[in-house]
Amino acid sequence: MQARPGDEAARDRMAREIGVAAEAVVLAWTRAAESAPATVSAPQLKALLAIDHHGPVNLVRLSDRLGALPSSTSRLCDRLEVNGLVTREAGATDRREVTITLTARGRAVLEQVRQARQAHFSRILAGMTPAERAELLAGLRRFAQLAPPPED
Amino acid sequence: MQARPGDEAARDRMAREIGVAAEAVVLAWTRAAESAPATVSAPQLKALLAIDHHGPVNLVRLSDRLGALPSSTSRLCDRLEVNGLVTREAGATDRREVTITLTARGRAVLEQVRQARQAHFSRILAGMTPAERAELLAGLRRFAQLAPPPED
DNA sequence: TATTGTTATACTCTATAACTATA
DNA sequence: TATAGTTATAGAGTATAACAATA
Repeated sequence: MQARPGDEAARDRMAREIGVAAEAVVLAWTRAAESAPATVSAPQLKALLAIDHHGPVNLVRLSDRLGALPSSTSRLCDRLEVNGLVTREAGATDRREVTITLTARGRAVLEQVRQARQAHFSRILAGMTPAERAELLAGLRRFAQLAPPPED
Repeated sequence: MQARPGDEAARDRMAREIGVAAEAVVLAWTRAAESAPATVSAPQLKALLAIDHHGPVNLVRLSDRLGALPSSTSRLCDRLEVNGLVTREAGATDRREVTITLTARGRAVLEQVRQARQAHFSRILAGMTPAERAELLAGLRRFAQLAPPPED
C-alpha cells in the first residue's frame, strides 16, 4: 500500500464512482428478494442470512453481525421464532447464553429468496455478453474477499 | 437473445453466483452510509436519493420509486420535512398534487453520505490493483445500464 | 367518477433504560 | 462485579382502510 502519492487520490476518485454505480446493484438485490413467494421482511431476511453464514450463534454475536443492539435482536428473534424460521435453545456450557439456529423452514425461505434473486438477475444479465458477466462476477468476488466482515 | 439453448442455463448459474457475491457490496454500501456525520435513517436516505435522481416529484411517483404506498410515503415526508430535508408545495397546475423538493440541507446530507461511502470503499479498494478496480467499475456500470429503473 | 393526498389504526423494527439470571 | 439475555417504553417505518379535496 501507499505506493506513489498520486495513487491514493486516484483510488479515492475510483471509490466515489464505484459507490455511485453500486446503487443499481443494491436496489436490484433488495428488490429481487421482495419478489420471492416467502413473505419475510428485509430485517428478518438479513438476520437469516447472518445466521446462515455464521452457523448457530448467541444473541450478542448475532447483534454485532446485524449492527443492532441485543434488545432489538431479541425482539427480532421473537418474531423469527413465531414464524418458525429459527429456534432458541439454552446454551450447553454457559446457561446464560442462547443458541440461535435456522430451522428447515428458515433454510427453505433463504433458498426461495436466492432463486428469486437468480431469476431477477438473470433477466438483467441477458443484456450482457458472457465476458461481461464473468468480469462482473470476478469484480464482485474480489470485492467480497477484501470487504471487512460485518462484525467490525 | 435466445441464442443457443444452453446459454440460458449458463446465464442462470452465473446470475445465482453474482447474486450471492453481490451481498458484500450491499452490506458495504449500506454500512458506509451509517458512518456519515449526518444522522439520517436508511428509509429517509433512500427517499432523498430517489428525489435527487428524479428531481422534484409528486407523492405517487415518489411512492412508486420507493416501492412503498402513498400513505407510507406521506408519513415519511412528514419526518423529512420536520428534519428540514425536503419541502412540500402545492402543485401549480393541478392543485391536488404536491411537489416534493430537496432543500439545500437535504443535498448536503446526500453529499456527506457520498463522502463517507467514498472513504469506506477506498479502504477496501486499497487491496485491489488499478486494473481490478477498473474492471469492477465497468461491471457495475454495465449492470446499472441494464437494470430496470425502480418504478417498474 | 377517478385521482391526489391525507388521516386512523395496527404491526414491525429499533434504541434507551431498567431488569433478571448466571458466571 | 461482569456478562447474557429479556422486558418496558417510545419513536420510526409501513400496510390496510377510510377519508377529503380536486379534476
